[in-house]
Amino acid sequence: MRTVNPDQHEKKRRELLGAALRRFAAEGVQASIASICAEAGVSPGHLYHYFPSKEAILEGIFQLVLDEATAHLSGDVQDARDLPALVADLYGGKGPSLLFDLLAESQRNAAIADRLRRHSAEMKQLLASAIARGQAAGLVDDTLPAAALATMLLAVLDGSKAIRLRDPAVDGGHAREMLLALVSRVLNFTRPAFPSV
Amino acid sequence: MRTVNPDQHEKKRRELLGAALRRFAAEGVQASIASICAEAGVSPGHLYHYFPSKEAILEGIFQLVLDEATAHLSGDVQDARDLPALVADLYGGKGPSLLFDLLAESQRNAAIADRLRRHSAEMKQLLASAIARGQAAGLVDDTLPAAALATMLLAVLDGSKAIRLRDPAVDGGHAREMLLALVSRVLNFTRPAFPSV
Amino acid sequence: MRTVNPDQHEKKRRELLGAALRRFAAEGVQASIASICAEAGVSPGHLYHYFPSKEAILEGIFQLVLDEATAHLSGDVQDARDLPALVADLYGGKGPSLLFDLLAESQRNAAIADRLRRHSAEMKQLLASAIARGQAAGLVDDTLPAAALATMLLAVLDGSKAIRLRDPAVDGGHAREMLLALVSRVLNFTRPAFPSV
Amino acid sequence: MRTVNPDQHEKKRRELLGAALRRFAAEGVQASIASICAEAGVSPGHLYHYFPSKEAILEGIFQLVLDEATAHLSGDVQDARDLPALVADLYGGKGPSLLFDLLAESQRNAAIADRLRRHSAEMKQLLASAIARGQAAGLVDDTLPAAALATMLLAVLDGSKAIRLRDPAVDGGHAREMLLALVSRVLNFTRPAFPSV
DNA sequence: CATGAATGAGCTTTCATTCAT
DNA sequence: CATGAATGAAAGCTCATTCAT
Repeated sequence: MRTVNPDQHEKKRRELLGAALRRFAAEGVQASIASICAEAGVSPGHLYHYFPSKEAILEGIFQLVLDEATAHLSGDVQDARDLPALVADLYGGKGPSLLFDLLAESQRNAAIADRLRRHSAEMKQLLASAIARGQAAGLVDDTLPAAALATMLLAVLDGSKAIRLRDPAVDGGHAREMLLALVSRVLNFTRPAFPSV
Repeated sequence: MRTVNPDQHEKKRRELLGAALRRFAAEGVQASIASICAEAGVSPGHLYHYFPSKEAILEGIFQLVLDEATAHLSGDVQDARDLPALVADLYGGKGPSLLFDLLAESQRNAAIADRLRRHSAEMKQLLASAIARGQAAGLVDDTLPAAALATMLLAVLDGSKAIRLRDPAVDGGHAREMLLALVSRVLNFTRPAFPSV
Repeated sequence: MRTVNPDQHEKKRRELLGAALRRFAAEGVQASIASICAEAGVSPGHLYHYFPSKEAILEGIFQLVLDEATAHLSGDVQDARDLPALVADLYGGKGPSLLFDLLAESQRNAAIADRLRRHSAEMKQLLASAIARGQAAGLVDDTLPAAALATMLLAVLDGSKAIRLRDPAVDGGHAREMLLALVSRVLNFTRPAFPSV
Repeated sequence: MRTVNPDQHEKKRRELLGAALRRFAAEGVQASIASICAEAGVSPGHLYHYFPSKEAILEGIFQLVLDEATAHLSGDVQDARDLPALVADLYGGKGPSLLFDLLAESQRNAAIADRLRRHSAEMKQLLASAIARGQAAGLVDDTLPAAALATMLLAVLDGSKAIRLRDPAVDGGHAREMLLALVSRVLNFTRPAFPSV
């Protein structure tokens, strides 16, 4: 008669999302429900107690990915001097990223496009206010509005992820340094920068 | 029973690739063979005279996309002053792009990863030599090696494509200007740049 | 741990059958256990305390439907003059009926076929004795045995339910009158009957 | 290059419908696609070259059933004296009939309901004109409009099919005679009729 | 060269049923 | 008594691919 703890339901949901994340990262968005279930050690029927459809799982995954990115940034951007390092840290792990699957999907799926845009707006806001503080302190170029610089930072972040796939030399070691150099150029810091590739 | 003109064969292959490109752009890599055949006005059996498998079609498509990008750049980069405009022109049309599908796929498909890297190396080479000429002429920052700047340009290009999906305001109008501002900053041109967003 | 009042058990069973009846009427015999549980506000596990299987529920439903029909007739058929009106009253409500599902199912399910036949025999008996009384009183045609007329009445009843599905004009308004006309003709009443359709 | 004979396509479609008819008759509308394919000796994928969905197959089947009924009647109803025999011949074979599945389904599926009604209207028309001729010849009761009598005949036909399921004695032997007796009473023939059951 | 009939494995999803709590 | 988590088989349907014509 007692309803089971809804926390447990949520916990299981997270577990399943974790399994799905691993399979999607490994196989792309084509990863089958069966594969996800095997990863999670769960029967196919059971998965549907937690998600109404495969699409819902995918949306959940993308939400997860985006939440993670936001969490990283929203920590504490007290000082504009931390910006380069902070931004560089957004730069994820070694394995395949779902970022490009997300971008690709958002071109064809309006719900996902919308979620991506809301997330990006939030990120931009966070970056822009840190930048504005930096501009006030004379640490950041103020010939451009903070919002414009924030947008450019977002672009540079995605581009840096892409370059790792394009250029194994960058991926090997200089990735972080290249990103820092790019950030500096966007924010108009005049550091010595980036060693030869 | 003479063999048909190989030119005609190649021409038909291109046509089929064009149809496939349209379907892949519209539906993503999940686009079915049947869908491509319908687009091309051809029977499924016939398609297999030109491509041994769906994967081969996908590779052909990605090759096409990459070739197009190269063709754009290799036109004539006589003067380094043309670089910003040229680079900005790489910036494709309005519809969905296959770039992110390509990047996503390259994370899981070694053959495609390889092709992407070879293409990127070629692009980098082209950009680097134009940059080097620009540096010699004193038009481009020479505190960094041309190769490093070329890599950064490639990153910025991909990032600019991504930002259009992230930020509809940018996609609406300022896309090109933002890319130019980014290019300027990478090459250390000191233009007035990018209007407020 | 006393056993719960068996009356209460029976009461709950009826409630569940009621919910099932509504779902089966609305969705046909394909209605899912989950759907029935939702209608009854009960968990699937709980349903199985009352019925060992879906088939048992279906049989219970059909029993219900048949019991209802019998109850109608067995009230009091004192006078044969009441027969037409009584028979016409068997004519159910507006919503979808389970009669045809029952007939269809009885062609493939021996248990249900058997139950249908036993019920029909009972109905026939009830009708036949009323008819016999009518014949004795000179109110009903006695050139045919009462049993034969009873069988014909049963046929006419089912046929009248079918005609409502076949002909929306009849369903709209003349349904009852048409049934009365048919009953009269079977019993050889010579009324003016049925208005033009 | 030559397109395959479309007749062959239609022929195959008929074959598949035949197989489906057998399975639906034997198992009811729950018969699975796999079962139908096994019956037809065809792979599941192939079935979908001929029908877009299971529902389409079901509609095709019902169409078949209805067409057959119409064909029977529309043969030649020259003389109203043939009506009883003709009508009685509509009375199909021994195996399970899809009539009740059709009636049940029509309560929940608008497309099928519509088809059933159009078919019934057509049947009614055919019967009514034969009846009208009978009335003109003084062979049929003319105190009721021909259309009303036709509707009653349709009801009586369905009811007679139902009674075979309700009463095995009728199904055993007297089915045809009972139907004839009912038809006579509807048309007001005054024959000796129906022997005791 | 060109068709489209045909396959069969695999897909996502549904569902009756069981069982620990 | 009552829940809902969990199962696993089977459902309808899709799809890359093959092949006789």
